Amino acid sequence: MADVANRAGVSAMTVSRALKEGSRVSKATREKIMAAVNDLGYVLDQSAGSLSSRKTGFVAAIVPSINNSNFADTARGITDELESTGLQLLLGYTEYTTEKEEKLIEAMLRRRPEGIILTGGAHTDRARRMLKSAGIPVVETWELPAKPIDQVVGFSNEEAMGLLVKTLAAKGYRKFGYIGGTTSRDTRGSQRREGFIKAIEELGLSPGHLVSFGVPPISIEQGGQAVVSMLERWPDTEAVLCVSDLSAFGALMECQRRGMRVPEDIAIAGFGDYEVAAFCHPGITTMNVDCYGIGQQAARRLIQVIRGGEKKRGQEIFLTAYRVIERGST
Amino acid sequence: MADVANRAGVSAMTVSRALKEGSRVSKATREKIMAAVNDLGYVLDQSAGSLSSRKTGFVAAIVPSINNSNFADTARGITDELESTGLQLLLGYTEYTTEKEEKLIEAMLRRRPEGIILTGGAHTDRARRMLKSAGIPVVETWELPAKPIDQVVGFSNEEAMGLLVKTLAAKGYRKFGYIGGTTSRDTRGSQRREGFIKAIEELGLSPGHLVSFGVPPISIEQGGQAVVSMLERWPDTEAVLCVSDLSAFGALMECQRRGMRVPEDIAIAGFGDYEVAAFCHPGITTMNVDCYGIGQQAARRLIQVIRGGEKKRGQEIFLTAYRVIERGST
DNA sequence: CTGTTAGCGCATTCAT
DNA sequence: ATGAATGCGCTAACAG
Repeated sequence: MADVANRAGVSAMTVSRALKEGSRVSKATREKIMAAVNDLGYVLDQSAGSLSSRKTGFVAAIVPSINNSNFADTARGITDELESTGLQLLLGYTEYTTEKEEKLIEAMLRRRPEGIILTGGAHTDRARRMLKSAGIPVVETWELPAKPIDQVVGFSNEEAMGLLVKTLAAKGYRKFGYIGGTTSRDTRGSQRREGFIKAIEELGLSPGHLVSFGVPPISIEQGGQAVVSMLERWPDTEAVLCVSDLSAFGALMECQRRGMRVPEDIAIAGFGDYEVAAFCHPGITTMNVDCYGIGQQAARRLIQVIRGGEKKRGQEIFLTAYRVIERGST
Repeated sequence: MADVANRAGVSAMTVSRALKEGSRVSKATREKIMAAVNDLGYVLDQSAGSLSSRKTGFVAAIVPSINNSNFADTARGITDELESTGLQLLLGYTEYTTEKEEKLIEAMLRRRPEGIILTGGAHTDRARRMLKSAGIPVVETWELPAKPIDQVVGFSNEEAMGLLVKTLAAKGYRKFGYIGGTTSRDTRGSQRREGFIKAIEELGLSPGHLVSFGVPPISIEQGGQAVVSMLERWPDTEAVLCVSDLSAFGALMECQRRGMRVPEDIAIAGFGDYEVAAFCHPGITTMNVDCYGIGQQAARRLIQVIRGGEKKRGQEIFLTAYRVIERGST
């Protein structure tokens, strides 16, 4: 920066100002400075700047998996919302474990983010402590944690899955099955499973058939394997609900491969409204979730606190929309 | 950090050393320090540290889209490879435009990454200049740029698509069609298209039918629309190759919906070996690309230069593997 | 093994 | 509108 200042014949301070929009520098000097910046190919060193200004311009976000279009959409929502503010996203993924999350949180806090967005409400105790002492706004997303840390942007996975069950029950299905992962690692998955069980109870139906399958992410292949287990143990199952559209798609393909008609022989529903669910044949009935909006809202809430200087705020909860999308598979 | 030093009864420097593994601090002092760190919930401020040490611990990576499992895999490969080194990934996506890439590069260079990974070889002039003056190792991935900036980890999309065409020709197909996006924005897409055209020529077949469709990412829905255009204009097409498995899947579903048999009435092939291609029915013949390995290798090459202090290196090119996966759709 | 001194490259604050 | 002094929180380099 000193080089630029020399070349432009001004002080470093003036260069600093010229490079920061919104500060008063005369047009002539600014032009001289910009020319020098261009000639030298100078790029501001933000790590130095943030040390001085005590604002890093970072926002951290942690998702379970980057290779999942639902969470990728959330990440997009965050980035897009941050873009206009000059905040930059530090993205990490936990592979669905709180241990990895804890490590990630620590690594990110070392970068002094001005806010942090988490997925879900399951965190290690140490992670909670670190977040608390970091003194930055925290947004938990994608579910409604029992003990929120700070703000929440999400929806009840339990209720959403319950709604899906009831929608299918209204169409006449009675014998339900559920395909999902093991419960401990994927809290959203287990909430959906709970929602399934409760809805069946409320409807006064005989208990649903549950097939737990592997650790998340439950993918297409596992969905196919799971539906096979389901049909072997409970051949009379009328409708299978899956923890996500990927497993639902796997189940659908496997059933068709075995010559079963969907939905006549067996109905299949998913969760998440992935693109594949809309265009496979038949289309998969699913629960649409506002993934992108979750990211947008989460970022927006952080920005309010960070840039707006908003001080007092309780543990606000922002509910995001979900809705059943009925397609040919049910 | 001063607080920690006080509490432990040592100097700040000793705390700094204790927090950095690989430095010699007596076991007793280290324990005292760790206790103080724990009590105070202290987390190292890496932005300050990196200013002093002139090492930020950042690596930047820029991909076209985060919501694409191929690039998500590459990002995973990078992160996983970086993990053990303590380097942290700054990830950005361009939405397939060099303008957005230029902005991203500038934003990332402000963070002083120690290396940068790009997708493809198409960059604006300013981006090239900025990268050059940044003085950090650059790895271009996913293709073989005509004018590499520095290192390259990728493969020839042209050759790969050519190989796919020849594989199908060997099975007896003669009248080929190609579905892809407009050429300017997605260089890998246009290289694949070129590879298609050249292979057809080399085989001495009549020119392939080309349907260009929209801007990337060409998705499932557009694949379905494109195959409709194809069949309307050239109903005699025997085999359709698609720029990616997503469009191939869309085409497959659309054909089936129209009562066509795949591959008997029309053969369909994709590119990228997405999970959906393996589990739909019939499975989609495709080109498997080592997405994860591209990320791994790219990161590995950066690490060699960054940590190994390796100085002189030319414009090395590291070729990654690809192979045809034949499935039921052809 | 530990402490001291200095400075990383900026922005804040106060001058002019 | 511009400049000068100061310090952000840490680590490199050297001393002990």
